[in-house]
Amino acid sequence: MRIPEDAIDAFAFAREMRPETRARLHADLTLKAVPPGSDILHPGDAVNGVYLVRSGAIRVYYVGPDGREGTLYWIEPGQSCILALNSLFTDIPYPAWAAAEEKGAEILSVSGPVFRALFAEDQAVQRFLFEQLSGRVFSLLQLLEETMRLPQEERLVLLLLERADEAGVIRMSQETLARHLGTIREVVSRLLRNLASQGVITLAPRRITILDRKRLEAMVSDAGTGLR
Amino acid sequence: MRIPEDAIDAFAFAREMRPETRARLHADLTLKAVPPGSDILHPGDAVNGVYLVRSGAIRVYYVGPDGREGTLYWIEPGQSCILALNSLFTDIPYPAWAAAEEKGAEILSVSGPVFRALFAEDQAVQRFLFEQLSGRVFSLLQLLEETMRLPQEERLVLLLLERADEAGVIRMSQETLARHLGTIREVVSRLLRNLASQGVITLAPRRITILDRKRLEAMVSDAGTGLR
DNA sequence: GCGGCGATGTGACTTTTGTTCCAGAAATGG
DNA sequence: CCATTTCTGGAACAAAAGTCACATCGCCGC
Repeated sequence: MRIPEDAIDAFAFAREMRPETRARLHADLTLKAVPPGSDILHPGDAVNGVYLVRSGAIRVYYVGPDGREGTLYWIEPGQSCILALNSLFTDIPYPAWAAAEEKGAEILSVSGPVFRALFAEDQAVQRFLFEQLSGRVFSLLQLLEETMRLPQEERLVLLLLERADEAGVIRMSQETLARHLGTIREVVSRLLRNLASQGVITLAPRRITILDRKRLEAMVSDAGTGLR
Repeated sequence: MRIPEDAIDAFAFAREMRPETRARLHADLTLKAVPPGSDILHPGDAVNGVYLVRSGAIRVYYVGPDGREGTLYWIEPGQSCILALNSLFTDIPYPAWAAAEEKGAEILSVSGPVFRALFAEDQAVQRFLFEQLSGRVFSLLQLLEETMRLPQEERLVLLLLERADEAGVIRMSQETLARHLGTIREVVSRLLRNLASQGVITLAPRRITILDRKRLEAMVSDAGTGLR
């Protein structure tokens, strides 16, 4: 696929790179469009490149032996898959699942050897890698604390608040919400019913509307601030 | 405190540093002995240096508003506190608690500016930081999956297997075990009683002895392999 | 010896979460 | 418009985890 000249400019670190290394990065790029829902990486995959998300989103998740899933985090535009980065540097196989979200994703790839060389030479690349890794450490810490401390209802409320658009609408099936939280549809259904009966949301197929954002936020007020 | 010439050699990356940068690192080191149980970092602390654990261990944990705790991970000799590293580079305040474990810890500190300079100049430092960060990402992913997927009993068994010495003895109060798992003493007591009644462990005050390691391992056989 | 204290044992009970099963509504593709 | 699939509502129950209330058991210092 043809790579636009400015494709890499979506990534802040590229704009800070030295011209030579930047040119070498650009020369090695490939662009891949991933259709919605299709898998990008499976556990155990040998990773042969660095994945940079240009548009869309990637969901990284685990799947238990019984098929139950849980979302670990999302990779948004401008970010990179640090597990793949990691596998690239250490030969540890990729430890989770990664799939494109509902709208699909455009992914820029850099081959492993080229990225490794650029990492050694250009501080902008080093900073990028460091920021990606440390950002994930923080988000995982926060998720871990939420998972250990909060009841499902509060975790669901946090998820709704996080995924709602400006109008307060979440377009997801209850099944999907359950998969993000690591639980099952019936539980989500029950919790949503409670929230709806309290008048803070309304329910429709594949669509939840927040009626009273303030009240929802109050329900998780001592939970949303993360680790303290 | 006087710093032995070879203090930093416990850290593999230091042996790979170039002589000049290594000397600058050594010149900036300070050594601190932390007594058992005492706090090293609190949430929100502004971090003013890099912490390298020379001996002992540091426990990193969260504390919820109700006082319930959960252990996020341990920092062992040769490792560094990546949350502190992170706070150092990003000015994000430290997000958790860190305390020396039962035997205390010896910690080498490097001032922030010096470490930043060394990071920019020496690839060995870059690799060290990268390895520490990516190691934590993996261990957090694994803990997250265990927390979401496994019942408390299996998480307790994993903890026992992990913390037992060669003789199969765990010297910890049930209260302490509960704090590591993020639950309460009564639950741990109940679970331990079950295990004891099955004959796989024996109980004594502040002391648990594994009688049948194989059987314990079998109880978590599909759980211990982490993400897949 | 005795009171206090930390650690543990244990029952009874509540709450939360997961399971099973089925009915009905809504969407979708001929 | 119909048939099939997907999504949701909801009851009834089971299992897991947390809460509460006490009892017990050693150990330590006085």
